Amino acid sequence: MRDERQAGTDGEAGRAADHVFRSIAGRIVSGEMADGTALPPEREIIESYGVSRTVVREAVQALANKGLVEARPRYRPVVRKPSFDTAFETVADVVGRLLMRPGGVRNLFDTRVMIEAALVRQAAKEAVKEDIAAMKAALEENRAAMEDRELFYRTDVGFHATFYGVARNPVLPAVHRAYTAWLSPHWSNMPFHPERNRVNFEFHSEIFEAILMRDPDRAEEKLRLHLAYAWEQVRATLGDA
Amino acid sequence: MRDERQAGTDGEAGRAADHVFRSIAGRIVSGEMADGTALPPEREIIESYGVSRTVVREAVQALANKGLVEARPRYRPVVRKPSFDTAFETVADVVGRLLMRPGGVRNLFDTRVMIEAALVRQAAKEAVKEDIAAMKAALEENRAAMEDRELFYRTDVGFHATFYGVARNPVLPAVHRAYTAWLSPHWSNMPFHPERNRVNFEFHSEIFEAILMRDPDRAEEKLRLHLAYAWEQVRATLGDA
DNA sequence: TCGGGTGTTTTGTATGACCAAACCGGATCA
DNA sequence: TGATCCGGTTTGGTCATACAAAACACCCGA
Repeated sequence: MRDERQAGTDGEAGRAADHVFRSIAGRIVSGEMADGTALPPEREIIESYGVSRTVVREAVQALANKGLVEARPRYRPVVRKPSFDTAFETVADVVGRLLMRPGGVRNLFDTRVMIEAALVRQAAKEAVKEDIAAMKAALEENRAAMEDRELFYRTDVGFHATFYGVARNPVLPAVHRAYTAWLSPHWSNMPFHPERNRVNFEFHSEIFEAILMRDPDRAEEKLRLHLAYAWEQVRATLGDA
Repeated sequence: MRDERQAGTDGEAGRAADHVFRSIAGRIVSGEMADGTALPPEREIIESYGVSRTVVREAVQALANKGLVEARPRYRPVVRKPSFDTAFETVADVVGRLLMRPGGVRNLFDTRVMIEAALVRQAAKEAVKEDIAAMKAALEENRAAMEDRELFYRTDVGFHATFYGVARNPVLPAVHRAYTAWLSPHWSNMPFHPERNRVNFEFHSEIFEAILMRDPDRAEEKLRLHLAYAWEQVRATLGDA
Protein backbone atom coordinates (compact mmCIF):
# COMPACT_ATOMS: atom_id res chain seq x y z
CA MET A 1 0.00 0.00 0.00
CA ARG A 2 2.85 2.36 0.62
CA ASP A 3 4.80 3.44 -2.35
CA GLU A 4 8.14 4.99 -1.68
CA ARG A 5 9.28 6.93 -4.68
CA GLN A 6 11.53 9.74 -3.64
CA ALA A 7 10.82 13.10 -5.19
CA GLY A 8 14.20 14.28 -4.09
CA THR A 9 12.91 17.71 -3.24
CA ASP A 10 12.65 17.31 0.48
CA GLY A 11 12.74 14.83 3.30
CA GLU A 12 8.99 15.04 3.37
CA ALA A 13 7.64 12.97 0.51
CA GLY A 14 5.37 15.13 -1.61
CA ARG A 15 1.96 13.41 -1.73
CA ALA A 16 -0.06 16.53 -1.25
CA ALA A 17 -3.34 15.17 0.00
CA ASP A 18 -1.68 12.51 2.10
CA HIS A 19 -0.13 15.11 4.32
CA VAL A 20 -3.49 16.61 5.16
CA PHE A 21 -4.88 13.15 5.73
CA ARG A 22 -2.14 12.18 8.14
CA SER A 23 -2.33 15.44 9.99
CA ILE A 24 -6.05 15.25 10.58
CA ALA A 25 -5.90 11.54 11.30
CA GLY A 26 -3.27 12.23 13.93
CA ARG A 27 -5.38 14.88 15.55
CA ILE A 28 -8.29 12.47 15.69
CA VAL A 29 -6.47 9.56 17.27
CA SER A 30 -4.69 11.84 19.71
CA GLY A 31 -8.08 12.96 20.90
CA GLU A 32 -7.48 16.57 19.98
CA MET A 33 -10.57 16.31 17.83
CA ALA A 34 -13.14 14.74 20.08
CA ASP A 35 -15.45 12.00 18.97
CA GLY A 36 -18.70 13.37 17.62
CA THR A 37 -17.47 16.83 16.72
CA ALA A 38 -17.66 18.02 13.15
CA LEU A 39 -14.68 18.73 10.98
CA PRO A 40 -14.07 22.38 10.13
CA PRO A 41 -15.53 23.52 6.81
CA GLU A 42 -13.52 22.65 3.76
CA ARG A 43 -12.69 26.24 3.02
CA GLU A 44 -11.24 26.65 6.48
CA ILE A 45 -9.05 23.60 6.07
CA ILE A 46 -7.88 25.05 2.78
CA GLU A 47 -6.57 28.11 4.55
CA SER A 48 -4.98 26.35 7.48
CA TYR A 49 -3.08 23.95 5.25
CA GLY A 50 -2.55 26.21 2.27
CA VAL A 51 -3.72 23.62 -0.23
CA SER A 52 -6.46 23.54 -2.78
CA ARG A 53 -9.94 22.33 -2.19
CA THR A 54 -9.30 19.32 -4.39
CA VAL A 55 -6.69 18.10 -1.99
CA VAL A 56 -8.83 18.74 1.05
CA ARG A 57 -11.75 16.84 -0.39
CA GLU A 58 -9.51 13.95 -1.27
CA ALA A 59 -8.10 13.83 2.22
CA VAL A 60 -11.54 13.97 3.78
CA GLN A 61 -12.73 11.19 1.56
CA ALA A 62 -9.77 9.10 2.59
CA LEU A 63 -10.61 9.75 6.23
CA ALA A 64 -14.16 8.68 5.57
CA ASN A 65 -13.09 5.50 3.83
CA LYS A 66 -10.80 4.62 6.69
CA GLY A 67 -13.68 5.09 9.06
CA LEU A 68 -12.11 7.95 11.00
CA VAL A 69 -14.90 10.29 10.08
CA GLU A 70 -18.46 9.68 9.08
CA ALA A 71 -19.47 11.70 6.04
CA ARG A 72 -23.11 11.89 5.07
CA PRO A 73 -23.73 13.50 1.69
CA ARG A 74 -24.53 17.10 2.37
CA TYR A 75 -23.37 17.29 5.94
CA ARG A 76 -20.15 18.03 7.67
CA PRO A 77 -17.99 15.01 8.32
CA VAL A 78 -18.23 13.91 11.92
CA VAL A 79 -15.22 12.60 13.80
CA ARG A 80 -15.51 8.99 14.87
CA LYS A 81 -12.99 7.52 17.21
CA PRO A 82 -11.71 4.32 15.62
CA SER A 83 -12.70 1.06 17.22
CA PHE A 84 -12.77 -2.53 16.17
CA ASP A 85 -16.36 -1.99 15.16
CA THR A 86 -15.42 0.75 12.73
CA ALA A 87 -12.76 -1.55 11.33
CA PHE A 88 -15.39 -4.13 10.54
CA GLU A 89 -17.72 -1.54 9.12
CA THR A 90 -15.17 -0.27 6.67
CA VAL A 91 -15.01 -3.70 5.05
CA ALA A 92 -18.72 -4.30 5.23
CA ASP A 93 -19.41 -3.67 1.60
CA VAL A 94 -16.48 -5.72 0.31
CA VAL A 95 -17.55 -8.56 2.51
CA GLY A 96 -21.07 -8.12 1.29
CA ARG A 97 -19.87 -8.68 -2.24
CA LEU A 98 -17.80 -11.67 -1.24
CA LEU A 99 -20.83 -13.22 0.36
CA MET A 100 -22.63 -13.17 -2.94
CA ARG A 101 -20.12 -15.54 -4.41
CA PRO A 102 -20.94 -19.22 -4.26
CA GLY A 103 -20.18 -20.64 -0.85
CA GLY A 104 -19.39 -17.25 0.57
CA VAL A 105 -22.10 -17.25 3.19
CA ARG A 106 -21.29 -20.80 4.09
CA ASN A 107 -17.64 -20.02 4.60
CA LEU A 108 -18.35 -17.09 6.85
CA PHE A 109 -20.95 -19.01 8.78
CA ASP A 110 -18.52 -21.85 9.33
CA THR A 111 -16.06 -19.48 10.95
CA ARG A 112 -18.83 -18.32 13.21
CA VAL A 113 -19.53 -21.90 14.21
CA MET A 114 -15.89 -22.40 14.94
CA ILE A 115 -15.59 -19.28 17.04
CA GLU A 116 -18.76 -19.81 19.01
CA ALA A 117 -17.77 -23.40 19.64
CA ALA A 118 -14.54 -22.12 21.13
CA LEU A 119 -16.45 -19.52 23.12
CA VAL A 120 -18.91 -21.90 24.70
CA ARG A 121 -16.03 -24.20 25.59
CA GLN A 122 -14.34 -21.30 27.27
CA ALA A 123 -17.58 -20.31 28.95
CA ALA A 124 -18.05 -23.81 30.29
CA LYS A 125 -14.57 -23.74 31.67
CA GLU A 126 -14.24 -20.27 33.10
CA ALA A 127 -17.46 -18.31 33.06
CA VAL A 128 -17.89 -16.30 36.24
CA LYS A 129 -21.08 -15.50 38.07
CA GLU A 130 -21.82 -12.38 36.08
CA ASP A 131 -21.47 -14.28 32.83
CA ILE A 132 -23.85 -16.95 34.00
CA ALA A 133 -26.31 -14.33 35.19
CA ALA A 134 -26.17 -12.54 31.84
CA MET A 135 -26.78 -15.77 29.98
CA LYS A 136 -29.65 -16.69 32.23
CA ALA A 137 -31.28 -13.31 31.73
CA ALA A 138 -30.77 -13.43 27.98
CA LEU A 139 -32.19 -16.92 27.86
CA GLU A 140 -35.24 -15.83 29.79
CA GLU A 141 -35.86 -12.94 27.42
CA ASN A 142 -35.48 -15.37 24.58
CA ARG A 143 -38.11 -17.65 26.05
CA ALA A 144 -40.56 -14.83 26.55
CA ALA A 145 -40.17 -13.72 22.94
CA MET A 146 -40.96 -17.01 21.35
CA GLU A 147 -44.18 -15.82 19.76
CA ASP A 148 -42.73 -12.68 18.23
CA ARG A 149 -40.71 -13.04 15.07
CA GLU A 150 -38.73 -9.85 15.35
CA LEU A 151 -38.26 -9.97 19.08
CA PHE A 152 -37.19 -13.58 19.02
CA TYR A 153 -34.50 -12.78 16.52
CA ARG A 154 -33.21 -9.97 18.66
CA THR A 155 -33.15 -11.99 21.84
CA ASP A 156 -31.54 -14.84 19.92
CA VAL A 157 -28.74 -12.52 18.93
CA GLY A 158 -28.62 -11.23 22.47
CA PHE A 159 -28.15 -14.70 23.90
CA HIS A 160 -25.33 -15.50 21.54
CA ALA A 161 -23.78 -12.15 22.38
CA THR A 162 -23.24 -13.30 25.94
CA PHE A 163 -20.79 -15.91 24.64
CA TYR A 164 -18.68 -13.18 23.16
CA GLY A 165 -18.51 -11.41 26.48
CA VAL A 166 -16.92 -14.05 28.67
CA ALA A 167 -13.42 -13.51 27.32
CA ARG A 168 -13.42 -9.84 28.35
CA ASN A 169 -11.84 -9.08 25.00
CA PRO A 170 -13.27 -6.04 23.19
CA VAL A 171 -12.48 -7.59 19.83
CA LEU A 172 -14.97 -10.38 20.29
CA PRO A 173 -18.17 -8.38 20.74
CA ALA A 174 -17.16 -6.47 17.63
CA VAL A 175 -16.77 -9.76 15.81
CA HIS A 176 -20.23 -10.75 16.91
CA ARG A 177 -21.76 -7.51 15.72
CA ALA A 178 -20.01 -7.98 12.40
CA TYR A 179 -21.39 -11.49 12.07
CA THR A 180 -24.93 -10.41 12.76
CA ALA A 181 -24.66 -7.42 10.47
CA TRP A 182 -23.29 -9.49 7.60
CA LEU A 183 -25.26 -12.67 8.00
CA SER A 184 -28.64 -11.40 9.09
CA PRO A 185 -29.64 -10.21 5.60
CA HIS A 186 -29.40 -13.79 4.46
CA TRP A 187 -31.53 -14.94 7.35
CA SER A 188 -34.24 -12.35 7.03
CA ASN A 189 -36.16 -13.77 4.10
CA MET A 190 -36.97 -16.83 6.12
CA PRO A 191 -40.65 -17.43 6.79
CA PHE A 192 -41.84 -17.10 10.34
CA HIS A 193 -42.33 -20.40 12.07
CA PRO A 194 -43.11 -20.58 15.80
CA GLU A 195 -42.09 -24.20 16.04
CA ARG A 196 -38.65 -23.32 14.84
CA ASN A 197 -38.35 -20.72 17.57
CA ARG A 198 -39.21 -23.35 20.12
CA VAL A 199 -36.53 -25.66 18.78
CA ASN A 200 -33.93 -22.93 18.80
CA PHE A 201 -34.84 -21.91 22.31
CA GLU A 202 -34.47 -25.52 23.34
CA PHE A 203 -30.98 -25.54 21.90
CA HIS A 204 -30.16 -22.37 23.77
CA SER A 205 -31.32 -23.97 26.99
CA GLU A 206 -29.22 -27.03 26.43
CA ILE A 207 -26.14 -24.99 25.70
CA PHE A 208 -26.69 -22.93 28.80
CA GLU A 209 -27.21 -26.02 30.87
CA ALA A 210 -24.00 -27.57 29.60
CA ILE A 211 -22.14 -24.39 30.53
CA LEU A 212 -23.70 -24.49 33.97
CA MET A 213 -22.52 -28.05 34.39
CA ARG A 214 -19.03 -27.04 33.29
CA ASP A 215 -19.07 -29.50 30.45
CA PRO A 216 -17.18 -27.98 27.49
CA ASP A 217 -17.61 -30.96 25.22
CA ARG A 218 -21.33 -31.05 25.68
CA ALA A 219 -21.65 -27.28 25.30
CA GLU A 220 -19.73 -27.41 22.06
CA GLU A 221 -21.77 -30.32 20.80
CA LYS A 222 -25.07 -28.61 21.51
CA LEU A 223 -23.90 -25.40 19.95
CA ARG A 224 -22.87 -27.19 16.79
CA LEU A 225 -26.21 -28.93 16.61
CA HIS A 226 -27.92 -25.61 17.14
CA LEU A 227 -26.05 -23.84 14.39
CA ALA A 228 -26.34 -26.80 12.04
CA TYR A 229 -30.08 -26.65 12.52
CA ALA A 230 -30.07 -22.91 11.93
CA TRP A 231 -28.05 -23.41 8.79
CA GLU A 232 -30.51 -25.93 7.47
CA GLN A 233 -33.21 -23.32 7.79
CA VAL A 234 -31.52 -20.90 5.49
CA ARG A 235 -29.68 -23.20 3.16
CA ALA A 236 -32.68 -23.46 0.89
CA THR A 237 -32.95 -19.70 0.54
CA LEU A 238 -29.48 -19.48 -0.99
CA GLY A 239 -28.13 -20.85 -4.21
CA ASP A 240 -25.22 -21.86 -2.09
CA ALA A 241 -23.41 -25.11 -2.66
CA MET B 1 -23.22 20.22 -19.05
CA ARG B 2 -26.48 18.38 -18.83
CA ASP B 3 -27.49 16.56 -15.72
CA GLU B 4 -27.62 12.85 -16.32
CA ARG B 5 -29.28 11.52 -13.21
CA GLN B 6 -31.67 8.87 -14.34
CA ALA B 7 -33.68 8.65 -11.19
CA GLY B 8 -35.93 5.97 -12.59
CA THR B 9 -33.73 2.92 -12.27
CA ASP B 10 -31.42 4.05 -9.55
CA GLY B 11 -34.19 4.93 -7.15
CA GLU B 12 -31.90 7.07 -5.06
CA ALA B 13 -30.42 9.76 -7.22
CA GLY B 14 -28.28 12.44 -5.70
CA ARG B 15 -24.94 10.89 -4.74
CA ALA B 16 -23.32 11.43 -8.10
CA ALA B 17 -19.88 9.90 -7.70
CA ASP B 18 -21.36 6.97 -5.86
CA HIS B 19 -23.12 5.87 -8.98
CA VAL B 20 -19.88 5.63 -10.89
CA PHE B 21 -18.32 3.80 -7.98
CA ARG B 22 -21.09 1.23 -7.81
CA SER B 23 -21.13 0.75 -11.55
CA ILE B 24 -17.43 0.06 -11.82
CA ALA B 25 -17.44 -2.00 -8.66
CA GLY B 26 -20.18 -4.13 -10.13
CA ARG B 27 -18.26 -4.64 -13.32
CA ILE B 28 -15.25 -5.73 -11.32
CA VAL B 29 -16.99 -8.29 -9.15
CA SER B 30 -18.95 -9.63 -12.10
CA GLY B 31 -15.65 -10.36 -13.77
CA GLU B 32 -16.36 -8.11 -16.69
CA MET B 33 -13.19 -6.28 -15.78
CA ALA B 34 -10.65 -9.01 -15.31
CA ASP B 35 -8.20 -9.09 -12.47
CA GLY B 36 -4.96 -7.38 -13.37
CA THR B 37 -6.28 -5.22 -16.17
CA ALA B 38 -5.99 -1.47 -15.96
CA LEU B 39 -8.90 0.87 -15.61
CA PRO B 40 -9.65 3.02 -18.66
CA PRO B 41 -8.15 6.52 -18.59
CA GLU B 42 -10.05 9.08 -16.60
CA ARG B 43 -11.08 10.97 -19.72
CA GLU B 44 -12.73 7.88 -21.13
CA ILE B 45 -14.68 7.25 -17.97
CA ILE B 46 -15.74 10.87 -18.09
CA GLU B 47 -17.25 10.38 -21.50
CA SER B 48 -18.92 7.05 -20.84
CA TYR B 49 -20.60 8.32 -17.70
CA GLY B 50 -21.10 11.93 -18.66
CA VAL B 51 -19.65 13.24 -15.44
CA SER B 52 -16.78 15.52 -14.61
CA ARG B 53 -13.29 14.45 -13.84
CA THR B 54 -13.75 15.37 -10.20
CA VAL B 55 -16.42 12.74 -9.86
CA VAL B 56 -14.40 10.11 -11.65
CA ARG B 57 -11.37 10.69 -9.49
CA GLU B 58 -13.48 10.51 -6.39
CA ALA B 59 -15.00 7.24 -7.49
CA VAL B 60 -11.62 5.78 -8.35
CA GLN B 61 -10.27 6.80 -5.00
CA ALA B 62 -13.19 5.08 -3.32
CA LEU B 63 -12.48 1.95 -5.33
CA ALA B 64 -8.88 2.11 -4.24
CA ASN B 65 -9.78 2.56 -0.60
CA LYS B 66 -12.13 -0.40 -0.74
CA GLY B 67 -9.37 -2.47 -2.24
CA LEU B 68 -11.12 -3.17 -5.52
CA VAL B 69 -8.37 -1.49 -7.49
CA GLU B 70 -4.75 -0.88 -6.68
CA ALA B 71 -3.72 2.68 -7.44
CA ARG B 72 -0.08 3.63 -7.40
CA PRO B 73 0.53 7.35 -7.62
CA ARG B 74 1.12 8.18 -11.23
CA TYR B 75 0.00 4.91 -12.73
CA ARG B 76 -3.22 3.55 -14.01
CA PRO B 77 -5.33 1.88 -11.35
CA VAL B 78 -5.23 -1.89 -11.70
CA VAL B 79 -8.25 -4.06 -11.07
CA ARG B 80 -7.89 -6.40 -8.14
CA LYS B 81 -10.43 -9.11 -7.63
CA PRO B 82 -11.72 -8.78 -4.11
CA SER B 83 -10.89 -11.54 -1.70
CA PHE B 84 -10.95 -11.92 2.02
CA ASP B 85 -7.32 -10.89 1.98
CA THR B 86 -8.12 -7.56 0.42
CA ALA B 87 -10.82 -7.08 3.03
CA PHE B 88 -8.24 -7.47 5.75
CA GLU B 89 -5.81 -5.22 3.97
CA THR B 90 -8.27 -2.39 3.79
CA VAL B 91 -8.54 -2.35 7.57
CA ALA B 92 -4.84 -2.77 8.17
CA ASP B 93 -4.50 0.95 8.65
CA VAL B 94 -7.17 1.27 11.32
CA VAL B 95 -6.08 -1.90 13.06
CA GLY B 96 -2.55 -0.61 13.17
CA ARG B 97 -3.73 2.41 15.09
CA LEU B 98 -5.85 0.29 17.41
CA LEU B 99 -2.88 -1.88 18.22
CA MET B 100 -1.02 1.13 19.53
CA ARG B 101 -3.56 1.60 22.24
CA PRO B 102 -2.84 -0.07 25.56
CA GLY B 103 -3.75 -3.72 25.50
CA GLY B 104 -4.47 -3.66 21.82
CA VAL B 105 -1.83 -6.15 20.82
CA ARG B 106 -2.78 -8.37 23.71
CA ASN B 107 -6.42 -8.41 22.72
CA LEU B 108 -5.65 -9.33 19.15
CA PHE B 109 -3.17 -11.95 20.20
CA ASP B 110 -5.71 -13.50 22.52
CA THR B 111 -8.14 -13.95 19.66
CA ARG B 112 -5.38 -15.67 17.77
CA VAL B 113 -4.81 -18.03 20.65
CA MET B 114 -8.51 -18.78 20.75
CA ILE B 115 -8.74 -19.45 17.04
CA GLU B 116 -5.64 -21.57 16.82
CA ALA B 117 -6.77 -23.54 19.83
CA ALA B 118 -9.99 -24.29 18.01
CA LEU B 119 -8.06 -25.15 14.87
CA VAL B 120 -5.72 -27.63 16.48
CA ARG B 121 -8.68 -29.27 18.16
CA GLN B 122 -10.32 -29.60 14.80
CA ALA B 123 -7.10 -30.86 13.28
CA ALA B 124 -6.78 -33.49 15.97
CA LYS B 125 -10.29 -34.62 15.28
CA GLU B 126 -10.54 -34.54 11.54
CA ALA B 127 -7.25 -33.83 9.81
CA VAL B 128 -6.81 -35.98 6.73
CA LYS B 129 -3.65 -37.47 5.34
CA GLU B 130 -2.77 -34.43 3.27
CA ASP B 131 -3.09 -32.17 6.30
CA ILE B 132 -0.83 -34.40 8.32
CA ALA B 133 1.67 -34.53 5.49
CA ALA B 134 1.68 -30.75 5.19
CA MET B 135 2.24 -30.35 8.90
CA LYS B 136 5.00 -32.88 8.90
CA ALA B 137 6.75 -31.13 6.05
CA ALA B 138 6.34 -27.72 7.64
CA LEU B 139 7.65 -29.06 10.92
CA GLU B 140 10.67 -30.50 9.20
CA GLU B 141 11.44 -27.20 7.52
CA ASN B 142 11.08 -25.55 10.87
CA ARG B 143 13.57 -27.91 12.43
CA ALA B 144 16.08 -27.34 9.69
CA ALA B 145 15.84 -23.56 10.10
CA MET B 146 16.57 -23.46 13.78
CA GLU B 147 19.86 -21.64 13.35
CA ASP B 148 18.57 -18.94 11.07
CA ARG B 149 16.64 -16.13 12.63
CA GLU B 150 14.75 -15.02 9.55
CA LEU B 151 14.16 -18.48 8.16
CA PHE B 152 12.98 -19.82 11.48
CA TYR B 153 10.40 -17.11 11.70
CA ARG B 154 9.14 -17.90 8.22
CA THR B 155 8.92 -21.61 8.83
CA ASP B 156 7.28 -20.93 12.15
CA VAL B 157 4.59 -18.98 10.37
CA GLY B 158 4.39 -21.72 7.77
CA PHE B 159 3.80 -24.38 10.38
CA HIS B 160 1.00 -22.45 11.99
CA ALA B 161 -0.45 -21.83 8.55
CA THR B 162 -1.11 -25.52 8.17
CA PHE B 163 -3.61 -25.28 11.03
CA TYR B 164 -5.60 -22.77 9.06
CA GLY B 165 -5.79 -25.09 6.12
CA VAL B 166 -7.50 -28.09 7.64
CA ALA B 167 -10.94 -26.53 7.59
CA ARG B 168 -10.84 -26.00 3.83
CA ASN B 169 -12.30 -22.59 4.43
CA PRO B 170 -10.72 -19.76 2.43
CA VAL B 171 -11.50 -17.27 5.16
CA LEU B 172 -9.11 -18.89 7.59
CA PRO B 173 -5.86 -18.61 5.64
CA ALA B 174 -6.74 -14.97 5.11
CA VAL B 175 -7.19 -14.60 8.84
CA HIS B 176 -3.79 -16.12 9.38
CA ARG B 177 -2.13 -13.78 6.92
CA ALA B 178 -3.81 -10.87 8.63
CA TYR B 179 -2.53 -12.00 12.01
CA THR B 180 1.01 -12.34 10.82
CA ALA B 181 0.89 -9.03 8.99
CA TRP B 182 -0.46 -7.17 11.99
CA LEU B 183 1.40 -8.87 14.80
CA SER B 184 4.79 -9.49 13.25
CA PRO B 185 5.92 -5.85 13.57
CA HIS B 186 5.57 -6.24 17.31
CA TRP B 187 7.59 -9.43 17.24
CA SER B 188 10.37 -8.22 15.03
CA ASN B 189 12.34 -6.17 17.52
CA MET B 190 12.98 -9.26 19.55
CA PRO B 191 16.62 -10.23 19.93
CA PHE B 192 17.74 -13.42 18.26
CA HIS B 193 18.07 -16.35 20.58
CA PRO B 194 18.73 -19.87 19.30
CA GLU B 195 17.59 -21.47 22.51
CA ARG B 196 14.19 -19.90 22.08
CA ASN B 197 13.94 -21.36 18.63
CA ARG B 198 14.63 -24.77 20.04
CA VAL B 199 11.89 -24.37 22.64
CA ASN B 200 9.40 -23.21 20.06
CA PHE B 201 10.25 -26.05 17.75
CA GLU B 202 9.73 -28.43 20.65
CA PHE B 203 6.26 -26.97 21.16
CA HIS B 204 5.53 -27.40 17.49
CA SER B 205 6.55 -31.02 17.71
CA GLU B 206 4.36 -31.65 20.70
CA ILE B 207 1.36 -30.05 19.05
CA PHE B 208 1.91 -32.10 15.93
CA GLU B 209 2.27 -35.24 17.95
CA ALA B 210 -0.96 -34.57 19.81
CA ILE B 211 -2.72 -34.10 16.49
CA LEU B 212 -1.25 -37.34 15.24
CA MET B 213 -2.57 -39.10 18.31
CA ARG B 214 -6.00 -37.56 17.75
CA ASP B 215 -5.97 -35.93 21.13
CA PRO B 216 -7.72 -32.54 20.88
CA ASP B 217 -7.35 -31.65 24.53
CA ARG B 218 -3.64 -32.26 24.50
CA ALA B 219 -3.19 -30.42 21.21
CA GLU B 220 -5.02 -27.42 22.58
CA GLU B 221 -3.06 -27.50 25.80
CA LYS B 222 0.28 -27.59 24.00
CA LEU B 223 -0.75 -24.84 21.66
CA ARG B 224 -1.77 -22.61 24.54
CA LEU B 225 1.53 -23.26 26.28
CA HIS B 226 3.34 -22.50 23.06
CA LEU B 227 1.61 -19.20 22.50
CA ALA B 228 1.85 -18.23 26.14
CA TYR B 229 5.59 -18.75 25.90
CA ALA B 230 5.70 -16.72 22.73
CA TRP B 231 3.75 -13.96 24.38
CA GLU B 232 6.19 -13.84 27.26
CA GLN B 233 8.96 -13.22 24.78
CA VAL B 234 7.40 -10.06 23.46
CA ARG B 235 5.55 -8.76 26.46
CA ALA B 236 8.60 -6.90 27.63
CA THR B 237 9.01 -5.10 24.34
CA LEU B 238 5.59 -3.48 24.65
CA GLY B 239 4.32 -0.97 27.12
CA ASP B 240 1.28 -3.19 27.18
CA ALA B 241 -0.59 -3.90 30.34
C1' DT C 1 17.41 -5.61 -33.05
C1' DC C 2 18.31 -2.55 -29.53
C1' DG C 3 18.88 1.82 -27.05
C1' DG C 4 17.91 6.50 -26.58
C1' DG C 5 15.69 10.77 -27.42
C1' DT C 6 11.30 13.16 -28.28
C1' DG C 7 6.56 14.24 -28.58
C1' DT C 8 2.07 12.71 -26.80
C1' DT C 9 -0.91 11.10 -23.27
C1' DT C 10 -2.37 10.96 -18.64
C1' DT C 11 -2.34 11.97 -13.92
C1' DG C 12 -1.75 15.33 -9.89
C1' DT C 13 -2.92 19.61 -8.39
C1' DA C 14 -4.76 24.32 -8.39
C1' DT C 15 -8.37 27.79 -9.33
C1' DG C 16 -12.71 29.73 -9.86
C1' DA C 17 -17.44 29.30 -10.57
C1' DC C 18 -22.21 27.78 -9.91
C1' DC C 19 -26.07 25.17 -7.84
C1' DA C 20 -28.58 23.16 -4.34
C1' DA C 21 -29.08 21.77 0.20
C1' DA C 22 -28.29 22.76 4.99
C1' DC C 23 -27.91 26.24 8.43
C1' DC C 24 -29.14 30.41 10.95
C1' DG C 25 -31.30 34.40 12.48
C1' DG C 26 -35.20 37.21 12.40
C1' DA C 27 -40.04 38.07 11.43
C1' DT C 28 -44.65 36.28 11.78
C1' DC C 29 -48.55 34.14 13.69
C1' DA C 30 -51.29 31.53 17.01
C1' DT D 1 -44.43 33.60 24.73
C1' DG D 2 -43.38 30.02 21.90
C1' DA D 3 -43.55 27.61 17.73
C1' DT D 4 -43.35 28.18 12.85
C1' DC D 5 -42.10 30.07 8.60
C1' DC D 6 -39.07 32.48 5.60
C1' DG D 7 -35.17 34.36 3.28
C1' DG D 8 -30.27 35.21 3.28
C1' DT D 9 -25.83 32.96 4.18
C1' DT D 10 -22.84 29.18 4.53
C1' DT D 11 -21.11 25.06 2.77
C1' DG D 12 -20.71 20.85 0.30
C1' DG D 13 -21.22 18.77 -4.65
C1' DT D 14 -20.09 19.26 -9.29
C1' DC D 15 -18.18 21.25 -13.24
C1' DA D 16 -14.77 23.45 -16.52
C1' DT D 17 -10.24 24.85 -17.22
C1' DA D 18 -5.27 25.19 -16.81
C1' DC D 19 -0.61 23.68 -16.24
C1' DA D 20 3.44 20.87 -14.60
C1' DA D 21 5.42 16.51 -14.29
C1' DA D 22 5.55 11.79 -14.87
C1' DA D 23 4.54 7.80 -17.76
C1' DC D 24 3.94 6.13 -22.29
C1' DA D 25 4.48 5.42 -27.22
C1' DC D 26 6.84 6.15 -31.08
C1' DC D 27 10.39 7.09 -34.10
C1' DC D 28 15.09 7.23 -35.24
C1' DG D 29 19.82 6.04 -35.59
C1' DA D 30 23.49 2.83 -34.63
